[in-house]
Amino acid sequence: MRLTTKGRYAVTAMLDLAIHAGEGPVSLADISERQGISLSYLEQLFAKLRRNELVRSVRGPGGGYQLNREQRDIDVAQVIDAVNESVDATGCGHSGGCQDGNTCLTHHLWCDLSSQIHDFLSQISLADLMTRKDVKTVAERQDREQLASFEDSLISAKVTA
Amino acid sequence: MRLTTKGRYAVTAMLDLAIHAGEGPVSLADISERQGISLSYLEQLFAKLRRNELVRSVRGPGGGYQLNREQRDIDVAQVIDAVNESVDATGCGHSGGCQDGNTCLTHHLWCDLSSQIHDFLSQISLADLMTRKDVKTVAERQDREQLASFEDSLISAKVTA
DNA sequence: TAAAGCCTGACTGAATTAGTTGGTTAAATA
DNA sequence: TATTTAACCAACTAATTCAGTCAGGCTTTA
Repeated sequence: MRLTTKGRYAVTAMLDLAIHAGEGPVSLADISERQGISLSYLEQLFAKLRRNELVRSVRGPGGGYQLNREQRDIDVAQVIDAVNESVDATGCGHSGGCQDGNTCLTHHLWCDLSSQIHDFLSQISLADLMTRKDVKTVAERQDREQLASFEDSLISAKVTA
Repeated sequence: MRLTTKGRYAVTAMLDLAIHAGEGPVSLADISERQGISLSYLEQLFAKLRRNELVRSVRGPGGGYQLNREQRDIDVAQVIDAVNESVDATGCGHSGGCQDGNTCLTHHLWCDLSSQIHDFLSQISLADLMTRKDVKTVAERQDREQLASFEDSLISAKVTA
């Protein structure tokens, strides 16, 4: 099982996309600012998300990314799979060749755990996450912060002008 | 959440210990041979397991390790915690300071997942694992292999003598 | 007293993460 | 049409972790 910031970043970014879906394509620069993830790292993640057809892109000014399906048809497991290539606790890729060709003593335990985790994450869609109170609260805070820093940049632009 | 060969090795070794509990202390050399884990790596893992009071050691010739509790009182989560220091999917250690001091958008999701995994693993004891058919099958194979390689070494000792 | 075991710490190669740098291409707008 | 915006792409890198080795201890008991 591989669950690092990589997968967390991907899910966070996808949720940000879902939250701001009503405002047209969302640029990676916006996501970067709101979620505190480096722009170029986001580019790498979205390349994979796009190859897995979870998002579609709109190029040029005013462009950005959009979800490629309904929010309830994208679950967390799909997003993590897309960037991690595999969500697997076995280490032998379920093949059973963990101990020079044979299955190791605990092979089946890790198989069970893998499917447990996968089941859990695949039952949670972006739509589900959006309805959560804690998600709403954090999203509102992030929007406020982004607006504030935008206004700041307007002021400093005026000062330097 | 951190689940790598490290935790898997630890659980495998503990299960080996449980299986061969009837034969007195089990040496790391035996575990190393049966489970295909390097001896010095096992030493590192068992140092942590001992500090966490999951095993006790018997020194001197014929010595080795033994479980420090009943098999049903040692669960998989305890073993993984002992060698990994933490089994946590959040990345902020449940503190909520994931996004420069504030909680990130998906913080609670990872909290939920962490406890899901922990619950699953803490409900499986070494005693539970021992009753599994797949575990028994693999254990028998490993014992046969070890015996075979021991007999081989006897023969080659005779030849060189 | 020596063999067999444990303990410690320092070190290493490989892989992965989390980026950075420096471009290019496509589309909208001025 | 030139410029700007933002996606796209590829190579590189610093830091970390994993998995394991190595060297040299120290303890216990046959």
